[in-house]
Amino acid sequence: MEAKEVIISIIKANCILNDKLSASLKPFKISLQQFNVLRILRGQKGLPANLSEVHEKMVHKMSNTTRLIDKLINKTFVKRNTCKQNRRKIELFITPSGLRLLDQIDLIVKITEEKIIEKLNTKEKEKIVSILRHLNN
Amino acid sequence: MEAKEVIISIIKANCILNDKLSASLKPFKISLQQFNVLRILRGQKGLPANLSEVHEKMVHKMSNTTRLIDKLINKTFVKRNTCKQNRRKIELFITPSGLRLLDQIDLIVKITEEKIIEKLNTKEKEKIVSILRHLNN
DNA sequence: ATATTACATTTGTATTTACAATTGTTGTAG
DNA sequence: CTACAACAATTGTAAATACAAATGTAATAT
Repeated sequence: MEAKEVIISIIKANCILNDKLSASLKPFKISLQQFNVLRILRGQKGLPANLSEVHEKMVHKMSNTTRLIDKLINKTFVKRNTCKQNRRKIELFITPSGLRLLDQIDLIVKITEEKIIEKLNTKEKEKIVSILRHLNN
Repeated sequence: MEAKEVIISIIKANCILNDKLSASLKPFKISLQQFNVLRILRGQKGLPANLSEVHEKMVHKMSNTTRLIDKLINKTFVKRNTCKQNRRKIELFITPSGLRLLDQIDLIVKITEEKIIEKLNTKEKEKIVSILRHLNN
Protein backbone atom coordinates (compact mmCIF):
# COMPACT_ATOMS: atom_id res chain seq x y z
CA MET A 1 0.00 0.00 0.00
CA GLU A 2 1.61 3.21 -1.18
CA ALA A 3 1.41 6.42 0.82
CA LYS A 4 0.07 8.15 -2.26
CA GLU A 5 -3.00 5.93 -2.37
CA VAL A 6 -3.88 6.62 1.22
CA ILE A 7 -3.49 10.33 0.71
CA ILE A 8 -5.51 10.46 -2.47
CA SER A 9 -8.33 8.55 -0.86
CA ILE A 10 -8.50 11.10 1.94
CA ILE A 11 -8.43 14.02 -0.47
CA LYS A 12 -11.23 12.54 -2.54
CA ALA A 13 -13.36 11.74 0.47
CA ASN A 14 -12.95 15.29 1.68
CA CYS A 15 -13.92 16.64 -1.68
CA ILE A 16 -17.10 14.61 -1.89
CA LEU A 17 -18.14 15.40 1.61
CA ASN A 18 -17.44 19.06 1.18
CA ASP A 19 -19.53 19.23 -1.98
CA LYS A 20 -22.49 17.51 -0.38
CA LEU A 21 -22.48 19.62 2.74
CA SER A 22 -22.04 22.85 0.81
CA ALA A 23 -24.95 21.91 -1.41
CA SER A 24 -27.19 21.29 1.56
CA LEU A 25 -26.32 24.71 3.00
CA LYS A 26 -26.83 26.56 -0.25
CA PRO A 27 -30.53 27.31 0.24
CA PHE A 28 -29.58 29.12 3.42
CA LYS A 29 -27.01 31.29 1.62
CA ILE A 30 -24.31 30.31 4.04
CA SER A 31 -21.00 28.59 3.41
CA LEU A 32 -19.78 25.47 5.19
CA GLN A 33 -17.12 27.49 6.96
CA GLN A 34 -19.58 30.11 8.10
CA PHE A 35 -21.80 27.34 9.40
CA ASN A 36 -18.87 25.86 11.30
CA VAL A 37 -18.16 29.17 13.00
CA LEU A 38 -21.77 29.48 14.06
CA ARG A 39 -21.72 25.96 15.45
CA ILE A 40 -18.55 26.70 17.37
CA LEU A 41 -20.06 29.84 18.86
CA ARG A 42 -23.26 28.08 19.80
CA GLY A 43 -21.10 25.48 21.53
CA GLN A 44 -19.90 28.21 23.85
CA LYS A 45 -23.36 28.32 25.40
CA GLY A 46 -23.39 32.04 25.99
CA LEU A 47 -19.73 32.40 26.87
CA PRO A 48 -17.75 34.53 24.44
CA ALA A 49 -15.13 32.94 22.24
CA ASN A 50 -12.26 34.98 21.01
CA LEU A 51 -11.09 34.97 17.45
CA SER A 52 -8.01 32.84 17.99
CA GLU A 53 -10.03 30.19 19.80
CA VAL A 54 -12.43 30.00 16.90
CA HIS A 55 -9.55 29.99 14.49
CA GLU A 56 -7.90 27.01 16.16
CA LYS A 57 -11.00 24.94 15.69
CA MET A 58 -11.10 25.80 12.02
CA VAL A 59 -9.02 24.98 9.03
CA HIS A 60 -8.25 28.49 7.93
CA LYS A 61 -5.56 31.10 7.92
CA MET A 62 -6.20 33.62 10.64
CA SER A 63 -6.60 36.53 8.24
CA ASN A 64 -9.45 34.81 6.52
CA THR A 65 -11.17 33.86 9.73
CA THR A 66 -11.44 37.59 10.39
CA ARG A 67 -13.13 38.15 7.08
CA LEU A 68 -15.33 35.09 7.44
CA ILE A 69 -16.64 36.55 10.66
CA ASP A 70 -17.05 39.97 9.08
CA LYS A 71 -19.56 38.35 6.80
CA LEU A 72 -21.43 36.71 9.63
CA ILE A 73 -21.58 40.07 11.39
CA ASN A 74 -22.96 41.72 8.28
CA LYS A 75 -25.66 39.08 8.24
CA THR A 76 -26.31 39.82 11.95
CA PHE A 77 -25.65 36.24 13.00
CA VAL A 78 -22.61 37.16 15.10
CA LYS A 79 -21.65 40.04 17.37
CA ARG A 80 -18.11 41.25 18.01
CA ASN A 81 -16.81 43.13 21.08
CA THR A 82 -13.29 44.03 22.00
CA CYS A 83 -12.34 42.31 25.22
CA LYS A 84 -12.27 44.62 28.24
CA GLN A 85 -9.50 42.72 30.03
CA ASN A 86 -7.20 42.58 27.05
CA ARG A 87 -8.01 44.98 24.31
CA ARG A 88 -6.01 43.04 21.77
CA LYS A 89 -8.55 40.28 21.94
CA ILE A 90 -12.03 40.30 20.60
CA GLU A 91 -15.03 38.46 21.94
CA LEU A 92 -17.45 36.73 19.62
CA PHE A 93 -21.04 35.77 20.34
CA ILE A 94 -23.72 34.16 18.30
CA THR A 95 -26.85 36.34 18.19
CA PRO A 96 -30.46 35.22 18.60
CA SER A 97 -30.91 35.43 14.84
CA GLY A 98 -27.81 33.27 14.42
CA LEU A 99 -29.31 30.72 16.77
CA ARG A 100 -32.57 30.79 14.87
CA LEU A 101 -30.70 30.17 11.63
CA LEU A 102 -28.94 27.17 13.13
CA ASP A 103 -32.27 25.84 14.32
CA GLN A 104 -33.46 25.90 10.75
CA ILE A 105 -30.30 24.34 9.35
CA ASP A 106 -29.52 21.69 11.95
CA LEU A 107 -31.84 19.00 10.71
CA ILE A 108 -30.88 19.15 7.06
CA VAL A 109 -27.19 19.13 7.89
CA LYS A 110 -27.62 16.20 10.22
CA ILE A 111 -29.47 14.29 7.53
CA THR A 112 -26.81 15.13 4.98
CA GLU A 113 -24.02 14.06 7.32
CA GLU A 114 -25.71 10.79 8.04
CA LYS A 115 -26.34 10.17 4.39
CA ILE A 116 -22.69 10.75 3.61
CA ILE A 117 -21.56 8.05 5.98
CA GLU A 118 -24.58 5.80 5.77
CA LYS A 119 -22.57 3.01 4.18
CA LEU A 120 -20.23 2.76 7.13
CA ASN A 121 -21.09 0.52 10.03
CA THR A 122 -20.33 1.34 13.65
CA LYS A 123 -16.96 -0.37 13.63
CA GLU A 124 -15.85 1.37 10.48
CA LYS A 125 -16.80 4.77 11.83
CA GLU A 126 -14.86 4.19 15.01
CA LYS A 127 -11.95 2.80 13.09
CA ILE A 128 -11.68 5.71 10.71
CA VAL A 129 -11.88 8.32 13.44
CA SER A 130 -9.21 6.59 15.48
CA ILE A 131 -6.89 6.11 12.52
CA LEU A 132 -7.23 9.70 11.40
CA ARG A 133 -6.72 11.04 14.88
CA HIS A 134 -3.60 8.93 14.97
CA LEU A 135 -2.45 10.50 11.73
CA ASN A 136 -3.07 14.03 12.89
CA ASN A 137 -1.02 13.89 16.09
CA MET B 1 -20.26 7.73 17.14
CA GLU B 2 -21.88 10.72 15.50
CA ALA B 3 -21.67 11.34 11.78
CA LYS B 4 -20.33 14.79 12.52
CA GLU B 5 -17.26 13.42 14.25
CA VAL B 6 -16.38 11.19 11.35
CA ILE B 7 -16.76 14.01 8.91
CA ILE B 8 -14.74 16.49 10.92
CA SER B 9 -11.92 14.01 11.28
CA ILE B 10 -11.76 13.60 7.51
CA ILE B 11 -11.82 17.34 6.93
CA LYS B 12 -9.03 17.91 9.41
CA ALA B 13 -6.89 15.14 8.02
CA ASN B 14 -7.31 16.58 4.56
CA CYS B 15 -6.32 20.00 5.79
CA ILE B 16 -3.14 18.80 7.43
CA LEU B 17 -2.12 16.72 4.52
CA ASN B 18 -2.82 19.46 2.06
CA ASP B 19 -0.73 21.94 4.04
CA LYS B 20 2.23 19.60 4.25
CA LEU B 21 2.23 18.66 0.62
CA SER B 22 1.79 22.24 -0.53
CA ALA B 23 4.70 23.30 1.65
CA SER B 24 6.95 20.66 0.15
CA LEU B 25 6.05 21.84 -3.36
CA LYS B 26 6.55 25.50 -2.62
CA PRO B 27 10.27 25.64 -3.49
CA PHE B 28 9.30 24.45 -6.97
CA LYS B 29 6.74 27.22 -7.39
CA ILE B 30 4.04 24.76 -8.24
CA SER B 31 0.72 24.09 -6.54
CA LEU B 32 -0.48 20.69 -5.41
CA GLN B 33 -3.15 20.72 -8.06
CA GLN B 34 -0.69 21.60 -10.79
CA PHE B 35 1.53 18.79 -9.58
CA ASN B 36 -1.39 16.38 -9.74
CA VAL B 37 -2.10 17.30 -13.33
CA LEU B 38 1.50 16.72 -14.28
CA ARG B 39 1.45 13.35 -12.56
CA ILE B 40 -1.72 12.39 -14.37
CA LEU B 41 -0.22 13.37 -17.73
CA ARG B 42 2.99 11.50 -17.03
CA GLY B 43 0.86 8.48 -16.21
CA GLN B 44 -0.38 8.53 -19.80
CA LYS B 45 3.11 7.46 -20.91
CA GLY B 46 3.11 9.48 -24.12
CA LEU B 47 -0.55 9.03 -24.95
CA PRO B 48 -2.54 12.27 -24.96
CA ALA B 49 -5.15 12.87 -22.30
CA ASN B 50 -8.03 15.14 -23.01
CA LEU B 51 -9.20 17.79 -20.64
CA SER B 52 -12.27 15.99 -19.39
CA GLU B 53 -10.25 12.89 -18.62
CA VAL B 54 -7.84 14.92 -16.55
CA HIS B 55 -10.72 16.70 -14.93
CA GLU B 56 -12.37 13.48 -13.81
CA LYS B 57 -9.26 12.47 -11.94
CA MET B 58 -9.14 15.78 -10.16
CA VAL B 59 -11.21 17.51 -7.53
CA HIS B 60 -12.03 20.63 -9.48
CA LYS B 61 -14.71 22.32 -11.42
CA MET B 62 -14.09 21.95 -15.12
CA SER B 63 -13.71 25.67 -15.68
CA ASN B 64 -10.84 25.84 -13.27
CA THR B 65 -9.12 22.82 -14.70
CA THR B 66 -8.86 24.79 -17.92
CA ARG B 67 -7.16 27.65 -16.14
CA LEU B 68 -4.95 25.36 -14.09
CA ILE B 69 -3.67 23.92 -17.31
CA ASP B 70 -3.27 27.38 -18.83
CA LYS B 71 -0.74 28.02 -16.11
CA LEU B 72 1.14 24.81 -16.76
CA ILE B 73 1.26 25.71 -20.43
CA ASN B 74 2.66 29.15 -19.61
CA LYS B 75 5.36 27.43 -17.61
CA THR B 76 6.01 25.16 -20.63
CA PHE B 77 5.33 22.00 -18.65
CA VAL B 78 2.31 21.02 -20.71
CA LYS B 79 1.32 21.22 -24.37
CA ARG B 80 -2.20 21.54 -25.71
CA ASN B 81 -3.54 20.49 -29.15
CA THR B 82 -7.05 20.39 -30.42
CA CYS B 83 -8.01 16.82 -31.25
CA LYS B 84 -8.14 16.10 -35.00
CA GLN B 85 -10.90 13.49 -34.74
CA ASN B 86 -13.18 15.62 -32.62
CA ARG B 87 -12.36 19.27 -32.63
CA ARG B 88 -14.35 19.91 -29.47
CA LYS B 89 -11.78 17.96 -27.53
CA ILE B 90 -8.27 18.98 -26.70
CA GLU B 91 -5.28 16.76 -26.22
CA LEU B 92 -2.86 17.36 -23.40
CA PHE B 93 0.75 16.18 -23.15
CA ILE B 94 3.44 16.64 -20.59
CA THR B 95 6.55 18.18 -22.16
CA PRO B 96 10.16 17.13 -21.60
CA SER B 97 10.62 20.08 -19.26
CA GLY B 98 7.53 18.99 -17.34
CA LEU B 99 9.02 15.52 -17.00
CA ARG B 100 12.29 17.00 -15.80
CA LEU B 101 10.43 19.00 -13.18
CA LEU B 102 8.67 15.89 -11.92
CA ASP B 103 12.01 14.12 -11.73
CA GLN B 104 13.19 16.83 -9.39
CA ILE B 105 10.03 16.83 -7.30
CA ASP B 106 9.26 13.13 -7.05
CA LEU B 107 11.56 12.28 -4.20
CA ILE B 108 10.62 15.12 -1.90
CA VAL B 109 6.92 14.49 -2.43
CA LYS B 110 7.36 10.80 -1.78
CA ILE B 111 9.21 11.54 1.44
CA THR B 112 6.54 14.01 2.50
CA GLU B 113 3.77 11.55 1.74
CA GLU B 114 5.46 8.84 3.72
CA LYS B 115 6.09 11.15 6.60
CA ILE B 116 2.43 12.12 6.69
CA ILE B 117 1.31 8.55 7.12
CA GLU B 118 4.34 7.21 8.98
CA LYS B 119 2.34 6.56 12.11
CA LEU B 120 -0.02 4.20 10.33
CA ASN B 121 0.84 0.53 10.07
CA THR B 122 0.07 -1.61 7.06
CA LYS B 123 -3.28 -2.75 8.35
CA GLU B 124 -4.41 0.77 9.14
CA LYS B 125 -3.45 2.01 5.70
CA GLU B 126 -5.40 -0.75 4.02
CA LYS B 127 -8.31 -0.22 6.34
CA ILE B 128 -8.59 3.46 5.74
CA VAL B 129 -8.38 3.16 1.97
CA SER B 130 -11.04 0.50 1.91
CA ILE B 131 -13.36 2.38 4.24
CA LEU B 132 -13.02 5.61 2.30
CA ARG B 133 -13.53 3.89 -1.02
CA HIS B 134 -16.65 2.41 0.48
CA LEU B 135 -17.78 5.89 1.48
CA ASN B 136 -17.17 7.38 -1.95
CA ASN B 137 -19.23 4.90 -3.94
C1' DA C 1 9.88 56.24 31.34
C1' DT C 2 11.42 54.21 26.98
C1' DA C 3 12.59 50.74 23.98
C1' DT C 4 11.92 46.11 22.68
C1' DT C 5 9.48 42.06 22.09
C1' DA C 6 5.47 39.31 21.81
C1' DC C 7 0.61 38.97 21.08
C1' DA C 8 -4.04 39.36 18.67
C1' DT C 9 -6.12 40.89 14.96
C1' DT C 10 -6.53 43.24 10.60
C1' DT C 11 -5.37 44.94 5.91
C1' DG C 12 -3.58 44.61 1.17
C1' DT C 13 -2.92 41.87 -2.64
C1' DA C 14 -2.52 37.97 -5.68
C1' DT C 15 -4.12 33.53 -6.56
C1' DT C 16 -7.56 30.04 -6.51
C1' DT C 17 -12.13 28.40 -6.70
C1' DA C 18 -17.26 28.37 -7.49
C1' DC C 19 -20.98 29.41 -10.31
C1' DA C 20 -23.34 30.88 -14.41
C1' DA C 21 -23.30 31.83 -19.04
C1' DT C 22 -21.11 31.40 -23.63
C1' DT C 23 -18.60 29.57 -27.64
C1' DG C 24 -17.68 26.33 -30.98
C1' DT C 25 -18.36 21.58 -32.53
C1' DT C 26 -20.74 17.26 -33.35
C1' DG C 27 -24.74 14.25 -33.60
C1' DT C 28 -29.41 13.55 -34.87
C1' DA C 29 -34.46 14.08 -35.85
C1' DG C 30 -37.65 15.87 -39.03
C1' DC D 1 -30.39 20.42 -45.48
C1' DT D 2 -31.90 22.69 -41.28
C1' DA D 3 -33.07 23.00 -36.65
C1' DC D 4 -32.17 21.45 -32.29
C1' DA D 5 -30.06 18.99 -28.67
C1' DA D 6 -25.79 17.33 -26.65
C1' DC D 7 -20.97 17.71 -25.90
C1' DA D 8 -16.28 19.78 -24.72
C1' DA D 9 -14.08 23.49 -23.40
C1' DT D 10 -13.72 28.40 -22.27
C1' DT D 11 -14.83 33.04 -20.40
C1' DG D 12 -16.66 36.42 -17.04
C1' DT D 13 -17.30 37.42 -12.50
C1' DA D 14 -17.84 37.10 -7.56
C1' DA D 15 -16.35 34.87 -3.57
C1' DA D 16 -12.93 32.34 -0.96
C1' DT D 17 -8.20 31.50 0.30
C1' DA D 18 -3.08 32.11 0.78
C1' DC D 19 0.65 34.89 1.92
C1' DA D 20 3.06 38.92 3.53
C1' DA D 21 3.02 43.06 5.89
C1' DA D 22 0.96 46.32 9.08
C1' DT D 23 -1.71 47.94 13.13
C1' DG D 24 -2.67 48.38 17.84
C1' DT D 25 -2.12 46.55 22.51
C1' DA D 26 0.27 44.37 26.42
C1' DA D 27 4.27 42.52 28.75
C1' DT D 28 9.12 42.85 29.76
C1' DA D 29 13.74 44.58 30.13
C1' DT D 30 16.90 48.35 30.64
